[in-house]
Amino acid sequence: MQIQDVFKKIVSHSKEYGFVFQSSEIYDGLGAVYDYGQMGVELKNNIKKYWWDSMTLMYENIVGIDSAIFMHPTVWKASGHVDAFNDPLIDNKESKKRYRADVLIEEHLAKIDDKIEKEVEKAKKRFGESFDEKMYRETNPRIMGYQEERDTIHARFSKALNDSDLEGLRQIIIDCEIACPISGTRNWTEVRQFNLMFSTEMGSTSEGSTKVYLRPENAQGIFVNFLNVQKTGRMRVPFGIVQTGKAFRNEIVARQFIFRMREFEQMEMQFFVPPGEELEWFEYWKAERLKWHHALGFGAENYQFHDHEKMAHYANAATDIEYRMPFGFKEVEGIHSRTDYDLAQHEKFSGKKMQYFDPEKNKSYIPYVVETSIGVDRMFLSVLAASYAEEKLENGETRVVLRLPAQLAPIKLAILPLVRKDGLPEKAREILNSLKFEFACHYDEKDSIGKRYRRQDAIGTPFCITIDHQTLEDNMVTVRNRDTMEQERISIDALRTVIGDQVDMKSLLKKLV
RNA sequence: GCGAAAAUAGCUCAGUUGGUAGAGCACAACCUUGCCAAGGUUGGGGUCGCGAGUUCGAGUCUCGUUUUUCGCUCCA
Repeated sequence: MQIQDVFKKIVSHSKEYGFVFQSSEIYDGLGAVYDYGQMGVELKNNIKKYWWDSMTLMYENIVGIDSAIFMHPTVWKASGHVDAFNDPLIDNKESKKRYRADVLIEEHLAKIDDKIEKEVEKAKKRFGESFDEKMYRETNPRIMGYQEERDTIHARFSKALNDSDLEGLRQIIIDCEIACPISGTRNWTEVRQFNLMFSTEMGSTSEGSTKVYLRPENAQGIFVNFLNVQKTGRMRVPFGIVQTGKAFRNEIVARQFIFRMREFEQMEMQFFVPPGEELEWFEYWKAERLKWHHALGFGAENYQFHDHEKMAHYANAATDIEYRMPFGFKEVEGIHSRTDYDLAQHEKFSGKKMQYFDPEKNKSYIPYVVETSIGVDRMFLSVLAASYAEEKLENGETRVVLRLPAQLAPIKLAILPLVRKDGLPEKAREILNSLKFEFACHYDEKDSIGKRYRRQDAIGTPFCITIDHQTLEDNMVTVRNRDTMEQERISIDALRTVIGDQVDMKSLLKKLV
């Protein structure tokens, strides 16, 4: 099977069985935004629970928070996000080169200035010593014309920049007949502001409102709460703060299903360490995080580290954990040694000390930070990709089965009366009512038993139990295993333990020890 | 963003040189049915992504647009 086919099948399987839908589908969808359906939300929640428990339960020095999506605008100045990517860009359709629209206009203005200077130079030569430059500039009609042109353009330019009027910028480029230096043509696209942050207004009146951003990363919510948590939780460095939540990036190109979305969810940890020890901790967390992935049992050969050569402005070491997606090895998690960049920036911009007094070292310092940041949606996609299987059966038919780790499966147990009569449905519902407090159960009495098994296979339900006439006599049911398709008869009373042991999250967490 | 391709029922797809919209699966009801997608009967569901244009007539031709996929580009 072609790899693209596999990816396509995962996408359509996701829709068909209620894992992922395109957002606002009845309105033709919204680019690169997706919704999780009735199965998807359960799987996603289970992935998050696995991660959250693995951090907050397994380490005594890691605690969680849940910070707001809106943050004070200065946070994003301090973090560098506001300035990093805020230019109006325009493309020439012929040469396919991209330019900063403001730079094109500034260059054009400079050219007009050049013309003026040339006129002045010429006049200087002509009139020699007696030349009154100031008078000449103010009276020469040609120079005055240039100056007027320049001032007009400059006024429009400043206004357009102030108003963030992109169409105005483009109109200046067209009116000035600015051509692409490479193709020489004036065939321009729209001017676009490539600000990767979404913004909105806080405050209900236009005069009193402030521009606020939807956070492009969750880390800052942890950094600004660093001292709150450290002091109220009596945390001692080294310690970590974790958080899960939505983040928003206005990606230029957002594609590949839920792999790169404009609204996405992150699971992050910021781990605070003494300066100088960050690279040891960086290695430590690389190993810990890889172990977390391996515990899912998708095969160690499907994971690799990808070290960054080009570091972000805040990092002194960075690597990705990549998973072998149907379209190649792709980043699922990033591990960064962020130095003291963020906390130092916040100290600078807020004027508040961001330091920790270390009783062992008997001194204060700004801690260094090692970050692990995993994309929930990418993780979700990798789990689907790893679990999706089309299996040839002995009778020649194929079955589609999601071999999800039982702890992550949306539905743990399907309860199926063999036939819809003779009191079997009633007995089945009785079992359902005794187990529904502990497991996510499905009850299904429609269609043949084989068909019901396949439906559960398609959503990854690890266990099906079947109630038959015998059950009414001896209180035993048939347990059918999703992966082996083998059946075993056990008593109803034993279900809780037999199944519980395998679907409970702690059985996954124990693999991490 | 540029280039290419695609869009018809919930899913997978067919639809001839332009002439009243189809199949399989799925879904609902009933019957039948003792363990791996069984059978029967009946039923619901589509202004063919959207908008213009050409035409007596457009799912089909033309243009635009939206969404998706692929390649390039971008990714603090």
